[in-house]
Amino acid sequence: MVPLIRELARCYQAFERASDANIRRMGLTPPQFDIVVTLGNTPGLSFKELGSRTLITKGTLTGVVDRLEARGLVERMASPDDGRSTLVRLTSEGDRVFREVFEPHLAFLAPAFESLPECGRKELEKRLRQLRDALEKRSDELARP
Amino acid sequence: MVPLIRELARCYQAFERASDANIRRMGLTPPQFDIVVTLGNTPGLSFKELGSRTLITKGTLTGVVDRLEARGLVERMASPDDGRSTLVRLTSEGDRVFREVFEPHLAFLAPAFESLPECGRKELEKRLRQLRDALEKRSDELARP
DNA sequence: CAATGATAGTTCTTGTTAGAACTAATTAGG
DNA sequence: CCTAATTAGTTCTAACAAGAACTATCATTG
Repeated sequence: MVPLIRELARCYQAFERASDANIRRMGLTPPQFDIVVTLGNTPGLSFKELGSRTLITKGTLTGVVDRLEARGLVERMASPDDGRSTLVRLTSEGDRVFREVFEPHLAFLAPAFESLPECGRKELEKRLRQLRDALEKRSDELARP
Repeated sequence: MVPLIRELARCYQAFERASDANIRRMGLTPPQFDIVVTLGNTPGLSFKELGSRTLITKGTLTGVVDRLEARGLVERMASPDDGRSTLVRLTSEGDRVFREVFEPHLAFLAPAFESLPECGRKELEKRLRQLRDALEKRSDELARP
């Protein structure tokens, strides 16, 4: 079991190293990239929505959005429906960055993923999903023992 | 390709959520656990060794070791061989924590991994290694283009 | 409609992270 | 040998991360 755990961690870390280096080269931090990509092609999302899609907790999200706002890539808007809620959306500059950054990043990663045969990718995806299901059950058992 | 990337990220995040929650429940942060486990059953390691085994960069390592030292779990020792080098080793209290924490943590994770059939685990490990190799090549190409 | 409880964001604290600049000690080359 | 280039660890900065405490707003229900 330990070798598989190590390989999972190393593979993901290798992915992060490659992905993060390319993202930073494009002038964004990984969480900023995550937010920009999540907001891309949407009319704006609430903090709650953004947090649940990106897995960034709300306390952290405030800061990430602050910095993106300071750079003029996103803007906050009061929600018309709910006085507690704030919507975040890309500015036109943010939309420009989104277009400049999203596809090129995928293109950068593509050669690595395409080095696996199609069937290998399918197989990997299936096994990862199985493992994830089992791991999520483990978390649940911690939450309410 | 995007679905596979998402599944890799989600699976690893699910692993981290389960693993981290259990580690914190035992009173350590994940990097602290990483250091304690790496030092377990060794006579002490240099910062350099520790960093390369755990993938924690040296700047970060100083702080993590500081906090573990403040809690009395590890101690610094001058290297007898190299005046620049500092060795880190578990104190007897640190060793006690290591024993208290390592096996139980594996036992906590085991049910999730064992829910995959043996052949599925082998297959997953193999595919992850292939993907990691390809991703590491991608990183290398960024490093020296 | 008023008290109660839940929800959305912000703020704060502690810890982690990468990377750059720095100090001290070692090694290599001339 | 003695300077030049490396190397080990520390320090610093900007950013992220989880979680708790706080504020303002909704939503319920008596």
